[in-house]
Formats: sequence, structure tokens, C-alpha cells
Amino acid sequence: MNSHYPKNGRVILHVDMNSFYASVEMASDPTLRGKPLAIAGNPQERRGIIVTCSYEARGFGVKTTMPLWEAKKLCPDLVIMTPNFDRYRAASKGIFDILRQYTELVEPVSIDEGYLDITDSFEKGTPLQIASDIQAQIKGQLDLPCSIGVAPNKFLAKTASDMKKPMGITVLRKRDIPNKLWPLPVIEMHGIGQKTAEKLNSIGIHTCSDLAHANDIQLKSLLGINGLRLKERANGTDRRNVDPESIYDYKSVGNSTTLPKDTTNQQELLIVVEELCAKVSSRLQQKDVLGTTIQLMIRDKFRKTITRSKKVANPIYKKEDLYHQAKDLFLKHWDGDPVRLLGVTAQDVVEKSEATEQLDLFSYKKVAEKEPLYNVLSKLHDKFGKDSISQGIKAKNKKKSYDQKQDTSFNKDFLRE
DNA sequence: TCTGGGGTCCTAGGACCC
DNA sequence: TCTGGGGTCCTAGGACCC
Repeated sequence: MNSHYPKNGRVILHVDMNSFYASVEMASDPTLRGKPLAIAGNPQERRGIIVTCSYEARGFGVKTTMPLWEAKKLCPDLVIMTPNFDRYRAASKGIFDILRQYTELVEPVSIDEGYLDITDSFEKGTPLQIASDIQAQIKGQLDLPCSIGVAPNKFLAKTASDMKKPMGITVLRKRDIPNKLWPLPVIEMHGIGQKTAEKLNSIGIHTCSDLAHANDIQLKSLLGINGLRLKERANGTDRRNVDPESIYDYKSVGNSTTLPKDTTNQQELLIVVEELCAKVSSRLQQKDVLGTTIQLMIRDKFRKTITRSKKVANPIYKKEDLYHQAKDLFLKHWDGDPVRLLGVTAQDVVEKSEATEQLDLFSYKKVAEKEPLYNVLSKLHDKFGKDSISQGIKAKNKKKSYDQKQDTSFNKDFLRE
């Protein structure tokens, strides 16, 4: 059936929206079309940077992360808009709804890109037909351009989607690697940034071909385990699965802000910390999770950044609890220098149900003092039963090791009482 | 009068335990 | 007058990505 593809081979698509925020704005206001358009945070303030810009703006040399004033210098007629995140989220939902018409195996990576595993979707057409249909459908229904990479794994698909923009479709097969991947400088590789590229260059590795043929021992000593992984990728190997559930795996929830101006005023700074805690708290509640470690970030006027964190005995989410921890960290570690940025992050987040089990051990112990064992056990059963229904299969598997630990501690405590 | 804000993953050292 | 070898947890920082 699936005979045109190698046995056990996968077909992965990477769909990458082209200048997403700018494209969404143009779709919702066609008078913006053809104009150099930039989306920038806080254009009224000096700290604004370009988040996304249209291809017209790129023609003037305007780039993502460029400070606003610099972009204006390059392109005086630049149209500048603040981000409309609700609009982008709505567009994103539209995109992923379309993608899921082709397969359930859709893994969103960010608001504007995702992977699809279409290995078993051959009834929808050949990989190239599917890619072409998806691109046409997103363009037709949402008026948004995208590029798509078609390959046997995530890394190659991601690399391929980058090769032709806008509105490109690129196939990158194993046999295309020597011609299409190897000539690229290593910095072009996903996973290699400025620092790693410099390190690689320092030992004479400049192209992906150099990396693909590099010495393992040397790579390991230079970059650790990551060096070997990068070499594998450069050889076109990547075994990661397309995982639709990965978006539900929050590990941290944080908010940070660059202050309108640097300040040493402790009251002002604490007010900002409190506001950040309020935002983190409400986002934790939306997601129904709690934080186990609270981290405070302080950046000074030289952009030197420190983080200080504290693990708490019981996971928290309430603003007051977050603030109590964050304030503590701030007062303990702030050296009194002018502050540029503050951030608060809840790390090692756990689902509320998990955290409740942990907290409830205390209640159960109390109950156990007064009630027959039967009542206690039946309550526990309700609790664990309910949870196991509400968890997805994957979440259950992931939780297993955690639960086993919890079970042990419960048994110990329970028996001791 | 340069460089935002949201994240993930990895490393490394010290404490602590067996 | 001399001290091993693992393992895990906690914390801080760095690299990278969108």
C-alpha cells in the first residue's frame, strides 16, 4: 500500500508561516499590503524591538530583533503596529484546524509552526500533494502564506521549510543531504547559534559537511553530548517523534518586564514584582497548574542578568504565595544597583490534581485519626480514580514515576501514623 | 542614548546519602 | 595523617529558539 516509501520510513511535514504577525495584519487589513510593515512591542517606548516584519520591510534591511529606532532610520516610511495577540491566536487556531484535517499527528511548536506526521495519510495523496493542498488551503481560507518542508524526519523537514520563502515547498530526502544540507554554514543549522558556531569554527568546522564528518571525541569534548547529536543531525538522522501532546507539557510559567527606565527605588521595584506575580498567578490558574520552584530574575543597566530561585515545600499558585517567595528572593539578592528588568517564573509546574494529592496527605492523616480505615481508603480511591480518568494516556505514563514516588511516601506516612 | 518576552534543555558544582 | 564511588537534589547560568 505504502509502497512508494521506504519500509519503516516516515514522512514528516514542517509547516512554517511566513512573517506570521505581519501577514495576519495584512490579511485583516488589505490596505497594508505591499507596504513595509513591522510589528513591534511598545513603539512609544525606547525599548521597542521589531518582532516581525513584512518582506517589503526586509527589503530595506529591517530585521527581527532590531531596535525600533534603527529600523526607522533604515526605512523612514515603515508602518509600525503593536502586536494583536488575540488576532494571532485566532489565526493560529485556524491554521492548526486545517492541519488536523490531514492527520491527527500534528505537533504545534509555536504559534506559527508545526510538524505533521503524514506517514499513514497516503489516502489523502502523495506527500507533495498534501503539502500543496495544505498550503493552498491556508492561503485560500485564511489568506496567509506559509512554507512547507517535506522530509523523513523533523530536523530535515524543519531545514527544508527554511529553504524557500515565502510560499515554498521543499523536499529534502536523505539522498539530497550532500547537495542541499552539507554546503550550508553550520550557523544555519537549527540548534546551532552564534556561540556554538564560533566554537565549531575554532576547530576548523565551518560547513554542515565538516560537522557531518567531524571527529566524535573532539566534538564531545567541545560541545558535550550536544555535539554528537548535532553531528547526527548533520548526517540527516533524527529519531524524534511528532508528539501532539507536547503542548500540554508546561514546565514553567513566567512573566518579565523591562522597566520604562532603570530604577533603584525599592518600593517601585516591589510593586512591579507584585504585578508580575499577579500575572503568573492568573496564568497558572488558567492552566490549572502550580509551581514548585519560584524564580526571580533581575537584569541591571549593563544587561547583566541574575536568577535566584527557591524550591517550596508545597506547590503554589496564589498571588500572595508567589509574591511572598519572590519578594524574599528580591530582598535577599538585590544589590541595590539600578534595575532594568524584573521577571518572576513558576518552575517545575505540576497539575493541580497531583499537587492536591500531595497536600491532601495531611488531611487524610487527620481523617485517619478519627475515621475508620475503610472511609479513608475509599476517599483515596475516589481521588486516584477520578484522576486516572481525567489524565490522557500519555500524561498517565509520564506521571507514573512521579506517582510511584507519591505512593511510597503515602504508604510510609500512612503506616507510621 | 542598542538589544523584548515567552520558553526549553543542558551543564556543573556543592550538599547529602549510602 | 587519610580518606572511594555512586546517585540524587538543589541552584545558577548559559545556549538556543520563536
